[in-house]
Amino acid sequence: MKRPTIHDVAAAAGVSRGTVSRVLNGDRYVSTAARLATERAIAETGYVVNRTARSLVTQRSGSVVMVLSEPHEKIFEDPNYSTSIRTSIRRLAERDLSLVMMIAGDAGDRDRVLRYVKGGHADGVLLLSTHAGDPLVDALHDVHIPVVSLGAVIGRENVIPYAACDERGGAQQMTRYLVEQGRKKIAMITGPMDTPGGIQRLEGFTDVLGRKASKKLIEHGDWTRLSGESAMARLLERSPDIDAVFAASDVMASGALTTLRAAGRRVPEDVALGGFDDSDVAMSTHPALTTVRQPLAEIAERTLSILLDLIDGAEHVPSVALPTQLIVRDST
Amino acid sequence: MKRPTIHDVAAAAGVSRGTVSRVLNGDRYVSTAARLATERAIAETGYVVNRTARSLVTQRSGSVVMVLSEPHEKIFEDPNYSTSIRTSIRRLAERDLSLVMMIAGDAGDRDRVLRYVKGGHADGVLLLSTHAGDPLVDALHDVHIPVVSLGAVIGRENVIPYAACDERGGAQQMTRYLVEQGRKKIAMITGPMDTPGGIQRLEGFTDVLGRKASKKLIEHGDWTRLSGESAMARLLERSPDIDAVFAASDVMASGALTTLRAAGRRVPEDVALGGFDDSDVAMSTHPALTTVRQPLAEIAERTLSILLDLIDGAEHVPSVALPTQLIVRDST
DNA sequence: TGGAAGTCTGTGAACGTTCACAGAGTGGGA
DNA sequence: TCCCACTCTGTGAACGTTCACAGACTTCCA
Repeated sequence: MKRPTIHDVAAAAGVSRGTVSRVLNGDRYVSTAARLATERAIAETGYVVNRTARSLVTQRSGSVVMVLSEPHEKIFEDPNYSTSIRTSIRRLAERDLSLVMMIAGDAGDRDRVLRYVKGGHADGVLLLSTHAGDPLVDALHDVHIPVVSLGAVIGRENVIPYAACDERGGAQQMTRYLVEQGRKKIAMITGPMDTPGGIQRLEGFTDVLGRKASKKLIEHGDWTRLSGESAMARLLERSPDIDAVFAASDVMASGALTTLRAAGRRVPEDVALGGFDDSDVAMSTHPALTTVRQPLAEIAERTLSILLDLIDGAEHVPSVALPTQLIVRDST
Repeated sequence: MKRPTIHDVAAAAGVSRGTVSRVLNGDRYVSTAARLATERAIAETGYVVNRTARSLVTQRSGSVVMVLSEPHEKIFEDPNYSTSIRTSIRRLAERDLSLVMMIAGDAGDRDRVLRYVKGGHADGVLLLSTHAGDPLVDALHDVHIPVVSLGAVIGRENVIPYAACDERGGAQQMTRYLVEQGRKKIAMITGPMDTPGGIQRLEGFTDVLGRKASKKLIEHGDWTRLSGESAMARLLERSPDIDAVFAASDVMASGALTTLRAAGRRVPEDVALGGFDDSDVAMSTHPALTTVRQPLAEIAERTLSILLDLIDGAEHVPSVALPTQLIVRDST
């Protein structure tokens, strides 16, 4: 009942262990006769290579670890997660690499990740929604293992390559659009200021508005619905004559919408409302949200391409920022 | 620059390889002196055990694979994914097991999963949103490895243990509630009929309505927003006097809401609308959705408990169905 | 015809652990 | 006092691969 090993295959094929190994790894210098016999023996015995044994000698683990940041578990909204994970699995599988998931929440978690990677159990690391100042980032970088991030790592843009959307440009698109619609008093609800989406979407906003962007019209949220609601309330209280709001995420926009409605403001007649992400909620609110779409699938693809290049030995792979698209619906 | 091995630690501690191994694995029969010296040497050298080498001899992989079903990628809505994955990582990490993600979409994918598991690279399998008739389920079961599913596997309820919410009971709660509210013509939008949520939520619906539940008032969706929209349109066309709709998911309910609004129906005045899941969208629609909450986190917890018990050698672990909770909001 | 270059094969060693075993030392009860 | 049981330690073998090397055989050109 034991699993067949390379020896069993060799015996069945009438060749040596070495030849079977060569066939397995597609090496040159194997006669067709030997190759055929081996392939047949593999099929007959139902042999499947033991990666563990292989890893032990090759010193490559055959897997990549994806590190999920915990504290801001809402940062990457769920659709992003799903897309990123699926894309990662796909791309890695093509190369016979497997994806191991880990969480980096408290110090214990970080320690576990570091031990894992230092133990040589990963050929590369994929960072997801890492927040500014996370000590794990530098620690991983010191291990000299390929590390890439899905979305920039604030403060480490030049050391950890990444793929992301053009956060700043996207925010500019939305802001410019609101201005063009004739809105005069445009407020913004930002994301947390230790995330790229938080910082750069605000930058895009102020880029367009210049000094007209008064600090009074900016409130910070934490990506959650609830934070959108309360940020909107603060804005209304301070400046009741707001006629447009740009929320840094659709989810926060949906929260803002609730507050606006409760305050008797009509959207879009009294107040225009813009979101970001083009996630599912953008379609489920009423009115449907005008928003900025980011090419999630492609971002994930590019992130993986970078990682694979690094694993293949590339020295420096440039980061990429993909263009966003303004999606106009009924809320503006 | 090489990673320290158990030999290096042994040398540094002045003990033998065997003793270090015993310390590492918490075996009995290690003198305190030896233990202390070893622990110190481990700290000094920065040693971390090589799981690959360990796996090779112990024949245990130290990892569990989570299999995501692809075709119905919308089945388990995203919040579920995120919660399940996080909970899984957590629970496994406590036992020093790692989580490997795989996709089971086409035959090639399934083959890869099977090869991986047959190769002895997983100590257990965690199935997510597997649909009825998936050949992988039986194939995995034949490998004689612990397999558990998050949510029942239709047709294999007695062979693959699972944790889920009480789908049927939850649907009964909602239906009964709509009846109590005085609604006379209650329609249902179901999920796909090869998923537990699709089948059992419909069962709960007909349980309560009995013969009053005419087939004319039942339409099938595929969990997506769009399918909710079109199912609602078909229902309205067939029975314009509907005064309540129970959608098997919040997302489909949100689609139904769009259609109702377009048709000039007021919610809840003309038509009451109920959802299922209590996901994020339930709060972002207007009016906010009355829905059935399922205890996602606990479902994930219980699923993992079952898996860990099986890995520990338990023969049969019973499946569990956790109670749901009716959440009344503004749509009814 | 000789030998260099190229093709193909088998074998020993290594990767870093755990496990089983054997042996040494200690203490206590008959 | 002797022996048995218990505690502790070190060592060889094994897990299933890949890699480097050595050797055999073929081909082709000078």
